[in-house]
Amino acid sequence: MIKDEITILLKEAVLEAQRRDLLPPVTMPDIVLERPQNPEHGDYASTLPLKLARSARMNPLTIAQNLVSLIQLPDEIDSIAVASPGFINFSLKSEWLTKQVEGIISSGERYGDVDLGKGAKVQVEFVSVNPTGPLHVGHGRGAILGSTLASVLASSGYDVVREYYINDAGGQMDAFYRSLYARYQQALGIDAQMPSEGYFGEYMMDIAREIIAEEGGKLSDKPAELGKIGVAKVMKTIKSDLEALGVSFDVWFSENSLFEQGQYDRVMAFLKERGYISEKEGAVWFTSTALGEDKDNVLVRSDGAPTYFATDIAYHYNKFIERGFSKVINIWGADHQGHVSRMKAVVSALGIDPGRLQIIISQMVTLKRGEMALRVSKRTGEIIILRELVDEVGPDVCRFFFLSHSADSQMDFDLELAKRHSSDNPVYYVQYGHARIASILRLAQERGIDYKEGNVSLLTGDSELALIRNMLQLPEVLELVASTLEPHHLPYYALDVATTFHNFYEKCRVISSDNALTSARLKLVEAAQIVLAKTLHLMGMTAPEKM
RNA sequence: GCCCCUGUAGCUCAGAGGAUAGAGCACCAGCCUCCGGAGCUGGGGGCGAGGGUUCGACUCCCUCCAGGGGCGCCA
Repeated sequence: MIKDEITILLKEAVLEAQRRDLLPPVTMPDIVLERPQNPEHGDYASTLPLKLARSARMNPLTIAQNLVSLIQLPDEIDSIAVASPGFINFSLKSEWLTKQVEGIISSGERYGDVDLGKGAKVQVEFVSVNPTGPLHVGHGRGAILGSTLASVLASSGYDVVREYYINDAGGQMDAFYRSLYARYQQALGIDAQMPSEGYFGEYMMDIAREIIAEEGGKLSDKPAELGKIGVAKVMKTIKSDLEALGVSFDVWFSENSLFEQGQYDRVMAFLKERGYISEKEGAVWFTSTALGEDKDNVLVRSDGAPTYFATDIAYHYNKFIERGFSKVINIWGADHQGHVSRMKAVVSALGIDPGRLQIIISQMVTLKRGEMALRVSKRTGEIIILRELVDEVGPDVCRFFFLSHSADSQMDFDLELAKRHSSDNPVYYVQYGHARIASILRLAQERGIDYKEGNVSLLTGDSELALIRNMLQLPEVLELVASTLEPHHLPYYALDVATTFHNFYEKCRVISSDNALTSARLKLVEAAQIVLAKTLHLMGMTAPEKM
């Protein structure tokens, strides 16, 4: 990337300045290159002189001038300018810019990929809702976040595994089994009491009725088998809801398997050996206080049942030690926030750098229909099902909307607004850009225009160069998203590219009587299509040829 | 009481310690003999409050105010 080359130039200039005594031997600050907001300030700007000024005890402008005088202009760069109070601004040469169009076309769908990960194995675990009911909109947010992050990481040189952890053990499952059993009995006309901690949603009755339709009443004396069938049905619904959103997984990992495969016993023995386990009040505890936590946590209840925390420890033991992921990314809802620090504590107790476990907390989603707020609760049955939302506004709108908010911010999703603006929507703005391009390329094909020999150096207009500059940012955006794990930059970038394209379209006629210019612009248009499609696909959205 | 997240335009949200804080929607005014008007151009309007660090703070630190979430032998 050109950005990296400029960084190297600056670094070398500092070292050279120090060799020539133009700069005292102070330590090198981090060299950050910025994209100036004002195009008059060039393509990249560095504040390195300002950062050096204090420790070097020199005027930043003098430092800037000294550094610039030591840099030999490479081919890509048109000019390097010093600006007060101490900026160094780099402008790219338009010949170099236009040449990049060819590079984008030859890279195709792989354009923008960067090798940040260098093949490192990384796991993204997301959704992981226990199979007790359908997904609600909050889960949808996590699903979109996780699947997009996984795509970006895969394009950034990581070996990515997308994983769903099925909580098919523990107390919540018990409540589910007992609720289903009660509903089943009731549907058969037998008087049965729902457990007070049970699942009262309508869908439980649907499942019971469905099972009766398929199996009849023969499961009345086989609650275990009934439960199994119920879970399978819920999982099937969950999978299809996720598919409707364009979300898929490589691994569906069962919590139960941690007991069957022995990870649970192994990790408990491991922790005991290291002295992290204590017993009090009839229960087994993880002594997280020894690792700086506020309090200890129960691993095995006094009735002998392991907690969710205990199996999660076994699961992370499996992730890091048995499967050897160098990085594990978990996406959790805001209600799991309290689980973060003790999980990190556990990981370090396992002898693993807790920095290798990255947990993204996605904040709550509240749904509104106009002024009416809708509460989301699975237990009481007042649930806004993800599927309803997807069916109502479509997966693309859903994905774009969720993605354009940072995970840290709470969201209000106004269904009414989403539908009302459905045709006047940033999603369509971006997709329309892609469809417009497709239509231009179709026309070119119909007219039999072969633009392979087009000369891109004819692309000298402001709007043409602006579009190229914009397209060249894709690898930087990927790097940003992969390193910060903040996919919300993608939709904003997509919007940006679409805007510069629409602007170009307005100013420049692509297919005209000027054959040479037509060929050159068709190349530009094809490159723009590649960039828009790639960005949309990273977000898990479609790039329509027609709308 | 303690911990986490948030407070930026009328609304929904971006903003990587730097130069004149951005986008979409809404509102107002313009733009079609020609490749898709789901488009383009222009306009009005904003960093919760107060301190601090810094050459420079929406950004980092502290206090306060406001909203959301968490502090289980639930998951």
